Amino acid sequence: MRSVTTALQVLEAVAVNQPIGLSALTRTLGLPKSTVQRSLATLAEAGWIEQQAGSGRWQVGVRAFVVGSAVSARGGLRPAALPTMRDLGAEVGETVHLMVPAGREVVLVERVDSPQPVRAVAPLGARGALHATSNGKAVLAALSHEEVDAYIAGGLHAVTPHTITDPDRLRAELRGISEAGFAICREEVEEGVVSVAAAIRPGRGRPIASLSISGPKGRMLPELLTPYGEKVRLAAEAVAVALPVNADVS
Amino acid sequence: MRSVTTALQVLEAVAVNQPIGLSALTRTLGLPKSTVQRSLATLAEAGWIEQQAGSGRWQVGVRAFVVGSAVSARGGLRPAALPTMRDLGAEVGETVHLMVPAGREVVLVERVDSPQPVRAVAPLGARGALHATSNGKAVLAALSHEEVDAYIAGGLHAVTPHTITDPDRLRAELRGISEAGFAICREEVEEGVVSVAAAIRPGRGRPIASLSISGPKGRMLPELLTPYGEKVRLAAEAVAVALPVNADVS
DNA sequence: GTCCACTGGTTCGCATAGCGGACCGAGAGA
DNA sequence: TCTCTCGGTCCGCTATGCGAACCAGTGGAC
Repeated sequence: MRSVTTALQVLEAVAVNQPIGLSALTRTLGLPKSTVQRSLATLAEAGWIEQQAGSGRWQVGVRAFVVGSAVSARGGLRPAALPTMRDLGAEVGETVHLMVPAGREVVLVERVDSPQPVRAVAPLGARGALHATSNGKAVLAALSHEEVDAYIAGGLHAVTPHTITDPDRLRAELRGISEAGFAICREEVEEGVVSVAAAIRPGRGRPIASLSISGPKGRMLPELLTPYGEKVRLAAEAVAVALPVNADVS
Repeated sequence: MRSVTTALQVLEAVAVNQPIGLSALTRTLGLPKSTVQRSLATLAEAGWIEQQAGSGRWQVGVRAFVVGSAVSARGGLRPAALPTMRDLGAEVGETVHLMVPAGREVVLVERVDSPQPVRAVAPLGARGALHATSNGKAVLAALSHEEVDAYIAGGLHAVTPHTITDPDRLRAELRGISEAGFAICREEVEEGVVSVAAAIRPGRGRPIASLSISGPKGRMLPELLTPYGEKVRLAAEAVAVALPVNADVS
């Protein structure tokens, strides 16, 4: 259905460029003005986007948020994970993230904040490459060799100078993660941020999500990473068993 | 654009009924099977929904989450609000909610959890009627009389036995809220939960969002509500001035 | 084993939905 | 005043997507 595809493209373009006008949209999408205009009208009528009062520019509507937030409830993931996340967060005093794999990325769907004044701030919906985040690596390590190869074939771009970009080094790292049961990320996503993560694998099968503890380098000391890793691993397993039986997401 | 409208309906129906099959969808929507099937295929191709591996049932995809989460960033609302929310949460030790008005409801878009073991749990994306939540009442009190009349004309259904359903009582309550600068909700949403809220009004104009403190009745004691109300009011004002200039949402 | 009531998925001719180039009025600079 | 761009609209042609009918697989009930 062509019109649906274009409308979804328009919706996404609006979401990315937040308050944006008709002409700018047509330029970024390379579509005829009237097509975009029609899509906008339809999306607006359905409540997915809204027009700012004064400027006439478009932004995503609240309906999109409501529908999107259904993702984190999917398969009973959030209710199963939140209590564990809170316990974990309270225990270690750092921020706990719940991320879900999506294609070549992981997406942050739930968060329990550290009570500490300094913390790594990542908004819900934030994304990261599979090879460049602790959550991503934890997920990647739980996939088959073929899938890992396919991922690597897609290219390993560097996010920070610490990001792993060498295929062999990544494969070695993934082997280590499989053995240990958790992944460590030292400033590979963001300078000064260290995190440990473990995949959530119902029935030891495909990873449907992952849990991580992240905090500033100054508090995430090297000698703490292994005990923290053990803790996330156990937490991720606890979530996996707490999941409803038919929770085979994806 | 008919096909787009139906596709969006399908998307929404999938989101609401989470893992749902084709036939069930056609029944809930009252649309021909092939139409729904085509919509599903298109939505899936665009990554907005996914099919569970075994059951063949559909659920919303991560892309929907990513696009939807753009709402809370809109107009710089979340970045402006989060620090204040954290300070407020740390100060009073209760859960702080940021909600955005949408039609006849308010929608929860951001949350800072109470560190206490007992807390009111509301998932992001949760909604509440304008007359039956503290956030909703705070927003309602900042609207014009005409808008309030229009809202009341739409009906005031009871959520709990404590919900205000009498138009005159609601109007009186709204006057009180306007004077005090904050709204109180005593178990009108949920039994045992008390909350205080204040609207976020850039330039003292239309409310674009609202902030609330909520907790169990046992901790939200009557003598605390006024000081807490003062605190949310100040916090909401702080957010309003922290907002970027052109943040006229909606 | 044999139904039957389900499921998800596909086909195809017809009408209509929607594509998109051209056009319009309104502001905003120059 | 002229001009550039803005958001928005028109309208004829045609591709698009509608939907009744049709498959094929599945799992109880008897």
